[in-house]
Amino acid sequence: MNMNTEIIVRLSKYKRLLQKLKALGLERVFSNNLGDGIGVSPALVRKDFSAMNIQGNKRGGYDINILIEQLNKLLGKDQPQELIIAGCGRIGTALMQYEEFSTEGLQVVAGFDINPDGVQNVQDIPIYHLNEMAAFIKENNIEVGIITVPDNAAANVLEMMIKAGVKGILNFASIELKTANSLNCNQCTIQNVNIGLELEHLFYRIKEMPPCEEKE
Amino acid sequence: MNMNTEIIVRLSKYKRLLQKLKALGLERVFSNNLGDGIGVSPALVRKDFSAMNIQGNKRGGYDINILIEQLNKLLGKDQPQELIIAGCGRIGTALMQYEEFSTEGLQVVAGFDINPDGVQNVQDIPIYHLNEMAAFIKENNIEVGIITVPDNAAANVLEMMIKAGVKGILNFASIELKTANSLNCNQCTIQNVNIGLELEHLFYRIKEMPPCEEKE
DNA sequence: TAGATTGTTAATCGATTAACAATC
DNA sequence: TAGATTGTTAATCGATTAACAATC
Repeated sequence: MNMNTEIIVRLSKYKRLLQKLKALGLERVFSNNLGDGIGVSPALVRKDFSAMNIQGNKRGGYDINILIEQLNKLLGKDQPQELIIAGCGRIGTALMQYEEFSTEGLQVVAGFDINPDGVQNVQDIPIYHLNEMAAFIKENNIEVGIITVPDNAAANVLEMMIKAGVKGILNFASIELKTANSLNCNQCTIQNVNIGLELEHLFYRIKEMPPCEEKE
Repeated sequence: MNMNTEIIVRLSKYKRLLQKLKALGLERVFSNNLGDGIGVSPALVRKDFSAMNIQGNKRGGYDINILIEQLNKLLGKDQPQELIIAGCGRIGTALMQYEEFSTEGLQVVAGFDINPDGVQNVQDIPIYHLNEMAAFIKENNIEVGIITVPDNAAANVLEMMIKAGVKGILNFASIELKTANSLNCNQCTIQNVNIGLELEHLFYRIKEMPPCEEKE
């Protein structure tokens, strides 16, 4: 099955929306509600669920509780999602204390840095030397890592992670990282978060923006 | 002209790649080189440039210096790109010191917080109270802002920014912000950076990953 | 000139949407 | 039953790619 990458993002969005609707006391939703909520057509909502083998009632829409449960299971939320952070600078340590992580069941189990003693311990997350990262990954079967080291160290850390068996990487270094499929096999997914790129994008778009008239 | 949003991201990527190629001493590039470098087909490279009225030589490819200059101009890099940050917590202050910004000509000119005295001054970026943000935006014609306040304050800050005239917003709060086009007109572009969503996405994809065989 | 690369047109591909039969 | 919503098929839309004429 050729899995489109956008559909997964939408699944997460449905789930988050549903949790809020549930908190408001709703018990069922229609594809229309979900479409409005995340900004897609109702047809796409139904199609997404259909692709995931999630069924509703021909007349009564979808049961919120069941839907949330099914989405959570699909997204692997039925077990703790552990990850590590390489690079305990400002961004790395900020992420360690990121509140959203705990509410979403994401758990940072360790941080790594070339100067672990210089990092003031964050909550109860242990900070180790980068040298120990590979061993830690293997021992604890870590599958996801965040890279927040300086650009010039990023490629190196990437290779360390992949060789140690990490399968998913979120990269904050401003150089785009790719899997050189020479290492290991190409069984590692890398997601680049490039803040500078996002800003450049914004600056471009506002430049194009006409003063204030109707659209198109 | 209906401007696809992905093309702009590619323009930034071309530009960054070109700067590195230039540093290596190259003087001309072919659509093939650029395609390989950012992972698209050479046809798309030529199409992008064509859409932007950038011309090459039928035989000699593109002159790197001229190309960089043209891309920079398109991306508005010929003038300083100023922005503000609302929310001077860990992520906000981390971004203020983000090295990539200075190398890319992005300049954080002020930070705002509900407790500016609690923020230790970052380099030479002034920190003011959130109450002063609207006035600052207007006085200095600020067009781009980053939101790094807690989720429960995000919608509020968004509205303040839009009303004061900000046209582009990069939002790090974990609730997705949209332009309620009731305020003002809908002339504000919002880009959401949702780290939790990215991680959920990663966790999903690695779950689907088969042990280790050829692709497809 | 011959060879190579651009610029562009037509073909392809995939994702989204419209529409409707099935059915609760 | 009548009405409303799902699940799915066919139509649309847009972006990417293949291919090739133009041309340096």
